[in-house]
Amino acid sequence: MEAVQAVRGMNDILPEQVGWWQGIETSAREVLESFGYREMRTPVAEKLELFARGIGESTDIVEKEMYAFEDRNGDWLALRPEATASIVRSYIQHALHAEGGCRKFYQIGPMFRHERPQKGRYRQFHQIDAEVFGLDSPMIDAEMMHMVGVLVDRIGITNVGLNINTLGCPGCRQVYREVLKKFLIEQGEGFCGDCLRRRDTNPLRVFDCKVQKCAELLESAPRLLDHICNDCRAHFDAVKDHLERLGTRYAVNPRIVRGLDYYMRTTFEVITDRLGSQSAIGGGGRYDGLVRDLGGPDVPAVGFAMGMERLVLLLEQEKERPLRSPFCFFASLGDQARAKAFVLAQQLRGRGLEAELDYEGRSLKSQMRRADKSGARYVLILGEDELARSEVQVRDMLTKTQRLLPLENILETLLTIDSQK
RNA sequence: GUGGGUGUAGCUCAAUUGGUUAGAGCACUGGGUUGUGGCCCCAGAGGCUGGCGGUUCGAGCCCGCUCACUCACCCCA
Repeated sequence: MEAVQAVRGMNDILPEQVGWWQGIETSAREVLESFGYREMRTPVAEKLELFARGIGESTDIVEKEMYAFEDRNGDWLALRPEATASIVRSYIQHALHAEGGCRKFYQIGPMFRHERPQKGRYRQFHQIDAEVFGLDSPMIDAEMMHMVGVLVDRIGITNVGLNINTLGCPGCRQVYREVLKKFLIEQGEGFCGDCLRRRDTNPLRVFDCKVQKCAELLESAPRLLDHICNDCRAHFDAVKDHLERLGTRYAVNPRIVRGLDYYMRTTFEVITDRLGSQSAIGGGGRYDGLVRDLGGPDVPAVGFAMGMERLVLLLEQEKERPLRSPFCFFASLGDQARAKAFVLAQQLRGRGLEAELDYEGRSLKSQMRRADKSGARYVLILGEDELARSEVQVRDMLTKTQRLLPLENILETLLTIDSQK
């Protein structure tokens, strides 16, 4: 009988790794909440149309990476490839703008994209995602990037960089697009096939190209930064000023173009050079038109997402794996003693301390080995002799010392020992 | 979707030009101590060599197909 395997690109997170995940989630919640963000949980599936309209019909994500399916009612649904569209949908559906002022939300959970898996990239992956609605101010752009820095720091990752760019608004981008297209045509056929194709479909993407030849030809290309309108320039300058005020280091990188259509003005990426070909551990930007385009009020917005798998990969390189071990282990000899240990273990657990025990009546040696492997600090040895005298051996595995203590009040004794640690 | 690499025990890997019963370390179980962990010693268990087909007297090894994993491209977190 052949065993069933997990779906390609969708991984189990086993107990030995789950400590990383819990640590990251805890840090994320603490930092985001302290910046005023509140959690929202949306379904993993949405109407297909939401993503098509939100992310852009011609993006790779929508064109070829979505898990789309027809449900039994004949509706076309898709597993979410990212969180922003869902949060915007929810924001509009529940009229969350009605309370006025700005609203900040976050979400942590799985996303799905049907890509070829590789290091740091999977078909089911997990993101920490945050969105702010209702603020035009460049201050929030800067605050979000600063917050991402605080978050990365709190998680325990070092040596990451922040790249920022501006894409301009739809108005000035249109102007620049034509200028760039003209330049690309003047340069002739020297570009790679992909770039020649992009020239007509989405000229801005040529800056994403990693082919050496293309990068050289683009050295003298006109820069979007030289063509943006005054409002966009002022916004970008203000973002940079605020970042400097916060002491957040950044580099302006005109190549941060991003693959989702909704971004405008500020875009940014948090990058590392330690993940093979995957360099971005997080990214985001401003998307002022999206809420309106999805049928809501004309509300500005900024957001970002971080890839949890990539954070875990980095943490594994930098830190010791967090371990979880019980407070004590009950080793017993004889059926009577084992039955007593069984009851005591439940009572201790009920008081909030992690306790493990032998259920099978193994040899004491075997139980001690197991206790050692579990990492338990104390082993409570309960044999027929101890039981007869209403006593118990309490062995400290770290100091290798043990004391004979009365069985009466043993729970309180252990709780006291724990609180003194 | 396109390329490259790799598939042998739970894990990491051996196995001569194709040659007899596929090995080791770690991990696991038991014992060395009829009641005491790590270190040490002994023993045990664990394999359709990813699958199917081909070449051959003979295939873990060569060939074809397929599947899986992996890295990279594209793109993205």
